[in-house]
Amino acid sequence: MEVKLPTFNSVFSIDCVIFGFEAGELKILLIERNEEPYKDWLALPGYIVEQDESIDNAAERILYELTGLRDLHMQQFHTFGEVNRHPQGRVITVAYYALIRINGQKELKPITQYAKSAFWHPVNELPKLAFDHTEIFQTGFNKLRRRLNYQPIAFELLPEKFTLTQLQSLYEAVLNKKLDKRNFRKKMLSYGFLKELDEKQKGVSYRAAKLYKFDRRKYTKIFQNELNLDS
Amino acid sequence: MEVKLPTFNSVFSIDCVIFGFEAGELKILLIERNEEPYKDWLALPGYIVEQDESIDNAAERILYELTGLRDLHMQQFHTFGEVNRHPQGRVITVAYYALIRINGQKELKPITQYAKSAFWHPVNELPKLAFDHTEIFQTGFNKLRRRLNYQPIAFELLPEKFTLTQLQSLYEAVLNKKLDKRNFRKKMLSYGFLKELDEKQKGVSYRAAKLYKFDRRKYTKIFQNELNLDS
DNA sequence: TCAAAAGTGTTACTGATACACCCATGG
DNA sequence: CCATGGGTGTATCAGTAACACTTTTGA
Repeated sequence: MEVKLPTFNSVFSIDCVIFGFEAGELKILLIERNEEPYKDWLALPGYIVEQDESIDNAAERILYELTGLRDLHMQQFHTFGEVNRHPQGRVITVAYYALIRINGQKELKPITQYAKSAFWHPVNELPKLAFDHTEIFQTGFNKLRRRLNYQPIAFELLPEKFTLTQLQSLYEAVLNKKLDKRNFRKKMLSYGFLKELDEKQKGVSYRAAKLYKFDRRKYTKIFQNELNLDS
Repeated sequence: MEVKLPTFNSVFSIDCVIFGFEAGELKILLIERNEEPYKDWLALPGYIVEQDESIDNAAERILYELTGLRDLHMQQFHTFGEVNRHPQGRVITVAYYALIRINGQKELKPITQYAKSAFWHPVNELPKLAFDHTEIFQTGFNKLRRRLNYQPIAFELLPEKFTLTQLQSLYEAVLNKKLDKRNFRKKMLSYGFLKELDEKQKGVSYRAAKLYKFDRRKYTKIFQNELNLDS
């Protein structure tokens, strides 16, 4: 049975590429669509921008409605405007990305009916996604990789207290290559924005590692100047 | 007399930040508007995207129609989506930028009636621009500065044959700081993508400098790997 | 006592910076 | 012959890369 779909003219939408890190793997947030077109497909969380909200606000609202997640710091990274990227009409989409600690407590739960579910999926072996979302994801992933070189974004993905090995394995997951342990530690510690805690890892069956915290105050003090060129 | 303006709903537009270099100064391309709102104001070349063209194509078309310039390699850099950025309705604009040799031969001449004129203006002492175009320009300028560090964009702005001093003064104009002559030359030549010509500068009243060409073939060979992370 | 990961220093290389004088040319 | 920019080398410093063994801990 063929479903007849409405058509429409110019519409803006937002799509979100949200990265998380869990069990040594980099993941992104996907939803299962509950609406035509691409009903039942997996997709990036995304929806249409309202008349009276800025795109930045729209991005936060849409992510919340589709996944229950709030108050992340999202940043736009690219706008996709091919003519036929949406089967029902002309939709230009602004893609945003953000990083977040994956936290077992926080339930992922769509507020609207547009998504059946929301869940984390490893960035490797991604399935086919709806629309041009695979391309959007790839572009976002490249941006993330680039930005890792000049911004301490890794700390958004880790728990508040973390070991240097966890930090390193996150870098390795994003950059997709092995790093030298001694050089990595030397370099990270030399920046001076890691605070060593009086605490150690617990519940591991080997020598427990020291825990560290990211000291955002020190970071902004050290890198004040470079922040201007950020956007 | 108050002019009554039509209102409209969602519209996409494109705005272009086009950089050129002339007489040791970095310049951008402005138009004088011939349409309400902001009639007679100076603005970035920009207009509305049609239903059936991709945003990349729209950018090329719009720039051509407003200035007569064609075939530049434009790249989007940011999308501006505040609710009230346009007085007549909701307009989200995708900003593009490009670099071009300023060439006395090539006349700047609007094809449509929307612009009265198009001309180069130094990036320093920019006047007030229509809409949020001052902000758009600033964001584009920051991007340019950033990109100069990892891409040979300077060569798009210079004549085909140029001296090392010209190249240096372009870098100085973009980065807005003085560079050391010896170090600059050493570094540029060490990359290996400058081809020394058998020719010298003419018509100067001091020792004539050697002319160089940018060797794009060598460049892409050397930096193949990094190009992937480009966008 | 074993398995598993934590933790630790030195050397070599590469790239960036700082710095000042003589040279060639046209007027 | 002078004013103007062209052209050149060296020493120091900072950051990166390569590389392997001992220590701690829980099971």
